[in-house]
Amino acid sequence: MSRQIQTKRQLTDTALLGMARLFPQCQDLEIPIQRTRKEYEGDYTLVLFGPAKSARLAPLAMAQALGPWMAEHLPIIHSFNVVQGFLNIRLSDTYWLGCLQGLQDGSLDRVHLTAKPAKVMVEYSSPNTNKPLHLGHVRNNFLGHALARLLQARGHEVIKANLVNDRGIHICKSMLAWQRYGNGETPLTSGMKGDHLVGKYYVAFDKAYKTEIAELVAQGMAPEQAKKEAPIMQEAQEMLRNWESGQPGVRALWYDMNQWVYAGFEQTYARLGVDFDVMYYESDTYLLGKDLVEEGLEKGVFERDDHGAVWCDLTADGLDRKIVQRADGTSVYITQDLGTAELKYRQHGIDRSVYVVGDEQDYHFKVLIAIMKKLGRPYAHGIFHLSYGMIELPTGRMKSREGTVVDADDLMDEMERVAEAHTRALGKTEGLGTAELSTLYAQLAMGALRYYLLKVEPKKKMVFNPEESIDFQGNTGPFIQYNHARICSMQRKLAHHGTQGQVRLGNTTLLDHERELCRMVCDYGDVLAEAEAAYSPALVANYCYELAKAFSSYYAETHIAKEEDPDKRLMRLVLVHQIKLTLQHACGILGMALPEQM
RNA sequence: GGUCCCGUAGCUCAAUUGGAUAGAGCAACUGCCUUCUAAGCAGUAGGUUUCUGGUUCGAACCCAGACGGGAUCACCA
Repeated sequence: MSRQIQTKRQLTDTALLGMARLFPQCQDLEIPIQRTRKEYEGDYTLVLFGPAKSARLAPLAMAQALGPWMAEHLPIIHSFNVVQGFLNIRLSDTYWLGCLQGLQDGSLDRVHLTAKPAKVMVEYSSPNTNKPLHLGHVRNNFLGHALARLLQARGHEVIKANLVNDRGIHICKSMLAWQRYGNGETPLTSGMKGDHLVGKYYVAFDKAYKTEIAELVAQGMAPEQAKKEAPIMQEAQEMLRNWESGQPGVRALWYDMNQWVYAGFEQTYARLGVDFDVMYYESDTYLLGKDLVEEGLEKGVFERDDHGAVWCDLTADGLDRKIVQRADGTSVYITQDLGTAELKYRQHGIDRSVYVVGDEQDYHFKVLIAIMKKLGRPYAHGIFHLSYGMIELPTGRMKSREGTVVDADDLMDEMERVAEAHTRALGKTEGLGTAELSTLYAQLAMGALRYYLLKVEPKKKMVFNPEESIDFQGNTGPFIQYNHARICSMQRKLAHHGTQGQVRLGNTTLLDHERELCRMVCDYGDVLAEAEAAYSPALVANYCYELAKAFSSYYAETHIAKEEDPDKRLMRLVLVHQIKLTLQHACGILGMALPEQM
């Protein structure tokens, strides 16, 4: 249990005790406690409307009676004030100094671990190998990676997994277009990154396909029919059949082109700063799940229709009838996902399985979980779909086929250019070599991008306007990085007054800013717990900004290293050091590098 | 059409899960660098939380309806 939870409980327990003494008629066992709003004096606030109602008392009167009783019985309370039914409590400076001292000497933990450690798999990224990654994938990768780190920080054992969609009609489209128009070009001969080269042919396919449809329609064919009968589409489907039957030529081309893509992805992943413990390839898993179909039939959970197709009736769960096997005996998408879920469980004995997948698949995951429950899989309850909103352009959805996407590599290039221009204009990087500078530009660019995508609640869709490039000022990653760099700079200049190791804080008084900062640093562990419960790295991101902002304001108004009172100065240095460590921990979860100079 | 999600300042997002006077950033305007990094700080302006009802001490949040946007409902993945 964290110190703050302990303290909050101490406050509510004392309040309950006080109420039992003062108002025996009060039956309420719950007193909501929250952070005191900025406009009011205090650290924590007890909300007494509920208890007052059950005690048939005016909230104001109850707060006015309870305040003095608590202040008398709980020494950590410095003072209190009452507004309506709100009892605002300010804790003593001694209390806060004790927290700071505890964090500094290690007797208090910065974070508290989960009470229920589990083995959790987080699947994210899961790209198709027919095109390069775009901004939507970037959001997915950051979310999955940050969530994995968050769960680790909370004490869970985490396995990061990537299920690569390396087969299917879309891959064949790229392959076919390359055969037709590629003249044998390779990443080597073209100088193009492999994933971009393959993506180029995916776009080329779509263009040729549309032309063919238009021709057929001009000849009088209905558009729907033309879509099916366009020769290039028929050819792609033929290629897929050949792939499935293992035709060597198709398999060889498929293998080569996938390798090009993987080489490209590897670079992009490295730049994004994401990685995986386990790789799954759909070409290995797409046949899985058939035994589950058999099992379902035996258990009477599935039924076979007259044509031989197998269905699962989920209408009782508010869903539809879902096909799980085609009449020809082949698997559909859901079947292989059932098989993969089973495989994950068998291989790793996981307690929980998180899928970071866009909200367009909400229905799919409802079905998946419902079927697993019907099959009696205990791990079905541990499956969680971390659903996130699509990123849209001002013009609408991004479409790879039509080339209207914000390419991940291009975006990172652009952001690095802006980061470099910014940094040069400010000229604060004396002493850094060329290699260090390029690292710095990359860190700033990725910090801006990471924060930009992670600060938004996952389930919300977001609009990205390429015209207005991602900011480096205000509520941004670089703002957080900047404040960290300022602390580092201050500490560099004070190396001989180091705040490492044992210090004894004297009995000094705290400014409002300082109490606020102490509270924030001490609340950090609770923020992580909330973020885990909500599956939301956004809570961590917003916390980082709040903390950096509070520091920035404090820094502007207060002498820290220059303070002459030695007790105050030491306290401030310790406080600032703790802010730095907290930012480092939190940004570590977000995957944001914190340079020491910028 | 059925189901699900969303609607907060001009724009991008918050709001401790039903609490106090709905907050930040961007854009605009006013101050502040001879002092620990101005990628900053302080301030001004900007709101009928899409609308209408309801629930209660109290609603951006819960309920009902309307309007607007999106997703999904394939023997595609």
